[in-house]
Amino acid sequence: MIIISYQSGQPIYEQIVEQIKFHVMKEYLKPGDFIPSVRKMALEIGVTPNTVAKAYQELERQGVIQTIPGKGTFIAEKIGSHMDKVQLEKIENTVRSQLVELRLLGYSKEDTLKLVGRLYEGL
Amino acid sequence: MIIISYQSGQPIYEQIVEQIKFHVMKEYLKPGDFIPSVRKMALEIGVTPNTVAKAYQELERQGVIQTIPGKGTFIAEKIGSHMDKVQLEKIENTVRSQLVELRLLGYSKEDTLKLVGRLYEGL
Amino acid sequence: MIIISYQSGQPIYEQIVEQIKFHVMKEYLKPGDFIPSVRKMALEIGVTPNTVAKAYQELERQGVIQTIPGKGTFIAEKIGSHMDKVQLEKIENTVRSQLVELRLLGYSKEDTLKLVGRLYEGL
Amino acid sequence: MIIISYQSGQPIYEQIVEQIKFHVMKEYLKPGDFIPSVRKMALEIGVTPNTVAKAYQELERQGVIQTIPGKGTFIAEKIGSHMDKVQLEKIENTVRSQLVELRLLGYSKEDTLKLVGRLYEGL
DNA sequence: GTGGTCTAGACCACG
DNA sequence: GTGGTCTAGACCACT
Repeated sequence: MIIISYQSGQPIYEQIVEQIKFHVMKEYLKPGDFIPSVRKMALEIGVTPNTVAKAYQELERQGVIQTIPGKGTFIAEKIGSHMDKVQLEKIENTVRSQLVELRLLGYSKEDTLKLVGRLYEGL
Repeated sequence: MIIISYQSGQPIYEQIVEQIKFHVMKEYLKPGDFIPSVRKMALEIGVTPNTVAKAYQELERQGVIQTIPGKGTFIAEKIGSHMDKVQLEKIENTVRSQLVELRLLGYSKEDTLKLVGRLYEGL
Repeated sequence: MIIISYQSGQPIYEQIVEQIKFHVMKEYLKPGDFIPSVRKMALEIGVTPNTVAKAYQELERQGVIQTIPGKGTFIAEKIGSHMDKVQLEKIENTVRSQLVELRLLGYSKEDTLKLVGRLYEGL
Repeated sequence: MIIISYQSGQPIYEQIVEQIKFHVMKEYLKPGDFIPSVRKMALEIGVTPNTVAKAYQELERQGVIQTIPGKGTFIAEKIGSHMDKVQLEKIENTVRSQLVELRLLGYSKEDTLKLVGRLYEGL
């Protein structure tokens, strides 16, 4: 179930990518599960197939899904096993910049860790 | 000292904003300190004055700097005292999506908190 | 319908902002209504797209409009619900300085209220 | 007694003009009273004489003060007697734009008149 | 000297 | 098609 927000300013294809990954993380989607075709998904969430295709492309690039031409698209078997160094750096940079914001807002290290812990619990 | 990366894809004006805020957080820049004029900064980092002006405007909108037309621009006295609810939500959303990535990579809550703690220390 | 005056000395982008807000107040523009694209508006009123973009950015910052990159720009659903304290102070200061002018011109409190009432009716 | 704010963004010379007119309105300064020379005033409030000169020039243009070369500058005898039509229009335009803002913030006519009345009392 | 505004034209990401 | 970003260069108001 994908829900698109047109207010967030976040690109639609990114929202799709994030939410599929979220479902995988929550194990609502498990390795081997099929996901809807580009056209079906596009109809469901009311966007153009182009946008969904771009999202699927990105997910495949990240190794989250696999497509077998003529059969369909499904969740990949091995996820997160390769521990991409580049990807980790990117995550760290993003988080770091948010930590700067929090510290400017007056958050101590403890405040910050408590916040992150709370967010992690809420996943 | 501002360093621009043309490879990151991040808008130049955003990089300026982030780095100035970083300097303020580290107290390399303290309230009342003047920062280089739009033209000077533009020359230093090799972009057009317009781009620097856009960064300064954003910083002023966020209350980080103040500008006196005809005189110059300096770090504001009170920063982060208002604790904007909308801003905090934005930070939380950004961090949350990174936590999803980390969990997909196999990070437990403890791993995550350790990572964030390490990043906070490194600021 | 936006009309630009090049004699008033008021920045063009501010005139656009003011007039859009006026249309919204008069309900000529209602929540959800799309407004012309940056390029179209620029052509209509004979300025560069940059100037219109600056106006739209300011309107979005104020929460009057919302923009979906690649789709267009429309009037936001909830306007003025947050009642910004800083904004109200700014309005009060501007009005106060005009009241000084009026009192110097000989306006009593009653004269002034009558004038303001007349202006409010004329909106 | 003139107090300059470097935070308001309002031009310094305008602040001087406004405050002198305020003092005249409050009758702290009465027709015939001398005001400090450009140089003296500049020293008192810590700005360049150029800025004060510009303010005095504007005040003289508006008929609020008069300068007799070699003698000094003083408050004019007849103020506000001419009721400049152009000036009144300018005031009305400024107030009108603030009324738009207030109405967008949800102010009814009564709310607005109460606010203006309160501001008038506070003069 | 300073910042603020505007023009003219370009490239890119998104849908 | 849309908006977002950037460059190059100009003019103006303020100090």
